[in-house]
Amino acid sequence: MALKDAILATLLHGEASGYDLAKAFDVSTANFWTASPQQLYRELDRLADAGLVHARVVNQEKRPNKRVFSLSDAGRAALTEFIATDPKPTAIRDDLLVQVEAMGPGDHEAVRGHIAATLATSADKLARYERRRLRMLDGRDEAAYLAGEPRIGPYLTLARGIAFERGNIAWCHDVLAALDARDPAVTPGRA
Amino acid sequence: MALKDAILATLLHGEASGYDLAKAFDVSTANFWTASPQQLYRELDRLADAGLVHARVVNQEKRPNKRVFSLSDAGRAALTEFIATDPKPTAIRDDLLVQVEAMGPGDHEAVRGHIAATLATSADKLARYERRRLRMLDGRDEAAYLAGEPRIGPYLTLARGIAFERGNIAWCHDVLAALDARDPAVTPGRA
DNA sequence: AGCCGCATGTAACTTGTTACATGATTTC
DNA sequence: GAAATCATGTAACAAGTTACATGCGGCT
Repeated sequence: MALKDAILATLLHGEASGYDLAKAFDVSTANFWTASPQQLYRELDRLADAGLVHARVVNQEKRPNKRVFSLSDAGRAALTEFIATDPKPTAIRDDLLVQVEAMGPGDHEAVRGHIAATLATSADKLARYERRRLRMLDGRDEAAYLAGEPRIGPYLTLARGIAFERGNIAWCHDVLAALDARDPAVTPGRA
Repeated sequence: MALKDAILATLLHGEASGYDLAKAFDVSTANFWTASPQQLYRELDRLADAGLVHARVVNQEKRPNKRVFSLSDAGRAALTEFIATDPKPTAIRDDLLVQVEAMGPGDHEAVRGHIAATLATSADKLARYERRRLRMLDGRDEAAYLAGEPRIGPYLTLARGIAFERGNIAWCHDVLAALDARDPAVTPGRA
């Protein structure tokens, strides 16, 4: 039910097309809410029907036309209402952790590969998040930012994403170390 | 699709009823995979049909009869196959973060309450996880444990859960501090 | 010539959630 | 005497995934 609210929250940054939202969900909202483009298109239709967002068509010449959505007053009210309700506990679904949980000695090599790949994408994400944080701070220190900005939510959720990715990276290193201690130097290339 | 594998992984600890699994998912598997009892019952039927688990009925006198499930060889093989596939990226859905993202000054009090409640349950979880960790280590240090145990997965996923909850708690404190800096001492009871 | 980005959508299917129903036993 | 625990299940609905389809413009 809260996909609705995640979309409304993302629209607080300003009007956006379904395509724009899909990108936003991919790079930033994904920290705390995952959704595919198809979900967004479907949900946007519903939100427009329910009057929680305004939809307006923008005709473009060199690009396909697009529908641009923005928050309505009713949408803002729905968000406020949602914020007042008790949040459901965090739901996580993580293939990699299932794989680690279940692995036996024979699976170590496969898992090592998955961990290495995850490490790389986490490091990427972290770098992007940190760049975004610096852009937000814009020279101020954190205290000044938090005191001065009208909306501090985006900074706080970003901080959580940064901590999460750091934790992820540290954990990946730990797992690799544990596997190395178990099966020393199985991979070629080291003397 | 990996609910299947999360169940199979959980059954590596030994045979269990649907009810047992629901509890296990609630207290430990929930770190990396969330599932309701109803999902488990449905999926267990499918797994039994597909031959990935054995089901056997245990008649009890003072309690309702139960169906107890255990991994079959086919189930073990399915897990190995799953471990060899590329994991999908972590999916998170977190109401509280959506609320923080979207909050305006008027919502600060409500969010403060949600954060305080989350802080309490996270602290509880963390305490349970740390107790479980000590029970696993059973006096050994981590290096000895990782070198000696046949299956190190459960320890590693638990370590991730511990780090995650610690991160959560730290973040909750940060958010409370940010809110306090904004709206100092709104709540009564302090001089 | 072929791929990537923009931009949306339909349809079929699989998962996940919620509400309800049952009923004995043990604990407060 | 009420509530929690044990133990399962049905059914209806909501949400999420996957595959497919379209078509132009810009880049290499």
